[in-house]
Amino acid sequence: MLSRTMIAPTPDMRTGLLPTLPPKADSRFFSTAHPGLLGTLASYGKDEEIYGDDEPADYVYEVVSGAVRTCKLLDDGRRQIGAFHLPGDVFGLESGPAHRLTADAIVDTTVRLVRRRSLEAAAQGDVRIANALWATTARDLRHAEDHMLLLGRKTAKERVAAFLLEMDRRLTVAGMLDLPMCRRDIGDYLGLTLETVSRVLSQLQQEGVLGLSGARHIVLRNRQRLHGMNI
Amino acid sequence: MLSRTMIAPTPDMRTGLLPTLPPKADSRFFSTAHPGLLGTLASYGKDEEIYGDDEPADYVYEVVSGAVRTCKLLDDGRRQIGAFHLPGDVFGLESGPAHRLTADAIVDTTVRLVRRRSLEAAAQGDVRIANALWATTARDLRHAEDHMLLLGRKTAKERVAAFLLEMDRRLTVAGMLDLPMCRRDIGDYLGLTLETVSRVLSQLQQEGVLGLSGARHIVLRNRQRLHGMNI
DNA sequence: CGCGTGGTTGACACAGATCAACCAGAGTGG
DNA sequence: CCACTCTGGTTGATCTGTGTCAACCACGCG
Repeated sequence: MLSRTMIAPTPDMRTGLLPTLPPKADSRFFSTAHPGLLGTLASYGKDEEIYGDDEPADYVYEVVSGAVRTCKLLDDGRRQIGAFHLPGDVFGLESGPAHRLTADAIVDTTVRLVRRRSLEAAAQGDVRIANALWATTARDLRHAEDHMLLLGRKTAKERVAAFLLEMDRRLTVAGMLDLPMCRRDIGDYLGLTLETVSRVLSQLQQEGVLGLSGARHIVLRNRQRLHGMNI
Repeated sequence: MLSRTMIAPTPDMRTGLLPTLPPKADSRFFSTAHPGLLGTLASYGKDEEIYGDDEPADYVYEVVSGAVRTCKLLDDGRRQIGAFHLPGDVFGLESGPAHRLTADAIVDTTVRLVRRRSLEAAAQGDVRIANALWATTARDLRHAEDHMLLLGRKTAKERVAAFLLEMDRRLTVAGMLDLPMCRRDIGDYLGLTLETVSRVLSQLQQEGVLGLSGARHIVLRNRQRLHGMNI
């Protein structure tokens, strides 16, 4: 797993393909707040696996640049993406011994990784760190709960609207939405086929809700209408 | 919320409508291991709300007898049940300030409740308790991740098979499966309609995989076939 | 320039939803 | 003890949203 390009941690490595967001509240225990836990940088190419399902969960990751998907796979190829991880996001933190999903890079990606043992050791002495670990898992759980509602009960249009609003919140810069993932990834995230995703996006463009300039370059023109679809 | 029947905690209150399972690993911090946190018993009638979405999450609950569903509701009535909670299960534990789902009793139910503040205070002094809190949230997350795959990518038959195996694991006594929930609840858990659930169960009965004696009384006759359907 | 990957669009199929009728068992009250 | 009712469950007929299959398009790259 660690046969990756290792890069010495330099402060300005954070600038990458995607804009760097301000660090999330629950990634504060990572790097910044605790210099002793600075971690190592590693880079992965497009579609490269970062860790696999059932592998020992010895490291915790933070996206520095690029984008990561975590997913479950059935042997006949069906896939469910649980979450997309963008710069600033922490992923791969487990309470148990092994990872429950596979993580791979969607585009060329740099991550900062920290031994989980170090974090847990730090948590022994500092309740705030223990709390941050818990809060990180709790945030993932909240996302999963929202996503279960989407997958179980929402229509294709509602799902795509929810996706657009989520990505808008997380990676819009200057009114622009630059998606790192392909239509298949979006479909596997939303429990749809890539064709349905494409059709709904075209329909939303027709309706003037968004503008497409190149498949991955989206401008939201009417967030209110999108919020209306999102229920 | 606490205008419920309060019962003094007596040791043998644990025996109820449903058989009591051995306590789960991550409910150990509850009651048994820490006598100071014994908690209060409360009872709720069928379909009574235990707590609502967005209410302050001041208490943590353990099912003593009965069964609880936690769900999200859209204003047009669509509902997604995130989990069923059976005797021995802990639910309602949040890391943030408010509950993210609504909890209500499926049948007449008794729960033991503990102030969350007490648990967090105990966690300050005892790392094992802090770990148990984290592990509880992590277990919920694992369940949600598995359920996202089910909701996003599995067929009706696969979903029902998964449901039967889950319930079999959690509440079969003497080869018998006594479901506390109605077909609509099962549908809202699996992202299906109650009619589809009913049809699939009938089909499985036809195929000899299970026996139905009364809609809620199920005997699994071929777990291997069910596991095959579950992928 | 040709090729390959990713995206769009169309025609059609089908799993599961919807609508509706009917059925079974548990209370309830005469 | 039997009608009556009510809730929950089953089954059938039909509809529809999304999947499937296939053709085509557009851009980027060697």
